[in-house]
Amino acid sequence: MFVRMPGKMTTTVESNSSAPHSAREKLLTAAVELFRTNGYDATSLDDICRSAGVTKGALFHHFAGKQAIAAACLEAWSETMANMVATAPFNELEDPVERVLGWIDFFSGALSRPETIKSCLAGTIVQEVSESNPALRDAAHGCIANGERRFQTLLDEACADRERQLDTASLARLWSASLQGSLLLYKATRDPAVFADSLGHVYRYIESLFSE
Amino acid sequence: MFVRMPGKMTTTVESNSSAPHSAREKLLTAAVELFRTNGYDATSLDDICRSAGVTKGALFHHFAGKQAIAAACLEAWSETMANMVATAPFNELEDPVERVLGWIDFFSGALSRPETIKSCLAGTIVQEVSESNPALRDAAHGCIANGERRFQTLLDEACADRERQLDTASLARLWSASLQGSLLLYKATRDPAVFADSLGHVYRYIESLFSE
DNA sequence: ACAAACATACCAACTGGTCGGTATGTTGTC
DNA sequence: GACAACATACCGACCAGTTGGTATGTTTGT
Repeated sequence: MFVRMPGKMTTTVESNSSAPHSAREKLLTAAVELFRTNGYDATSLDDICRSAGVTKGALFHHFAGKQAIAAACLEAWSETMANMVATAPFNELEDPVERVLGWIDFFSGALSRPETIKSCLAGTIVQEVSESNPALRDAAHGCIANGERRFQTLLDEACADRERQLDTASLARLWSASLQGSLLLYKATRDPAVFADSLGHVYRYIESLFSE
Repeated sequence: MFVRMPGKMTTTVESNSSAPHSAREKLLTAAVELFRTNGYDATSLDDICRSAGVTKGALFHHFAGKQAIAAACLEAWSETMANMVATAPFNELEDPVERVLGWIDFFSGALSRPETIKSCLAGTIVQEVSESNPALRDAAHGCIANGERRFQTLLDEACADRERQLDTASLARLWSASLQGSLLLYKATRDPAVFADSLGHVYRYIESLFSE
């Protein structure tokens, strides 16, 4: 009895709408926060279930295992980030260079607010599983690459507008590295000033590349 | 069969070198490498003992527990790094600004070599234990702060020479963040080019602050 | 129209293995 | 024979994953 059904299984992407507060949603929300704050290894499935207010049975009904729920979290995280920058005010700016600088300000400002959880799910996970779990590593890498691509698009538009030829790919990497590095430094120092410090220099550097 | 430490040893905390191949040294060496590559949680004490070729009894004879051996690793790591930059060729440069740029080149070059393990013990550990283990977090923070201070000294000398007034503390933080961020990006991408990419921009930014 | 057959969503209890740590034994040296 | 420097064997806690079950739909043959 209770045959695990073959065939369809709805193939993941029912992400939007459907049940508002199903166990699945509650598990994802809880898992994202726990993974972000405590890391992958240090977060047990029991922790997630307790925080979500459901049981292990529910978790294993919706996800194949720990890796699977982490992968789902990463996908949700990527969407959350995409949505966040898509609706951010800097998009309204007309000048493409201002939009680039506005992007940096947006993140710098958000991370300086006390209530913001200062952790990137992808960065947190990838450091732990880089050697041990290629599937999760690639999923986290995808998240980061998505963010880089979005910023690079802004940079390309600014280059086109100012008729500059910049290596926008490596600049986007500088952005990613500085952001992830700032988050790591925050975890060491607990000093929110790291964001304004480091990202401020990146701001002025990129600004200088478009001025002169 | 096994040559025991000659005579002295005695006074417990003899962190420095030269001791042939005592179990303590072997444990530290093995632990540093395992923690760097696999992280804190994912490295078990059995892993360390197996890699060092000793037993758990030896480990608990020399260290009070996992946190203690990790703390000892961090102290050893800080010394290793200090020694590494102290003996690096860029110190011979006469121009203080060249020495600053030489520091960046030194790290960028070292990390671009294939045989280098692309991981900072302090950065790896601090991300995992930031919320759960304040003692280890502070120890790792100390490592990072030491590196920052050393770089800031170089920056201060360059400022004095060129009669510039720069916020060298925040510049040192930019360096730390970019380095740690690059290491994290490498763990995601496995692309050694991240170092030349990101650190190259930091190089040119700092260079520009001293030129003009 | 209706019930058998099946599918979905969840739950509580358990299992097998791992891990940090301990208790105790053995060996070489002063 | 006291002590440092190990080794061996083991324990309790925890954790990912399993098992077997309940309750509520949803489809389908007649």
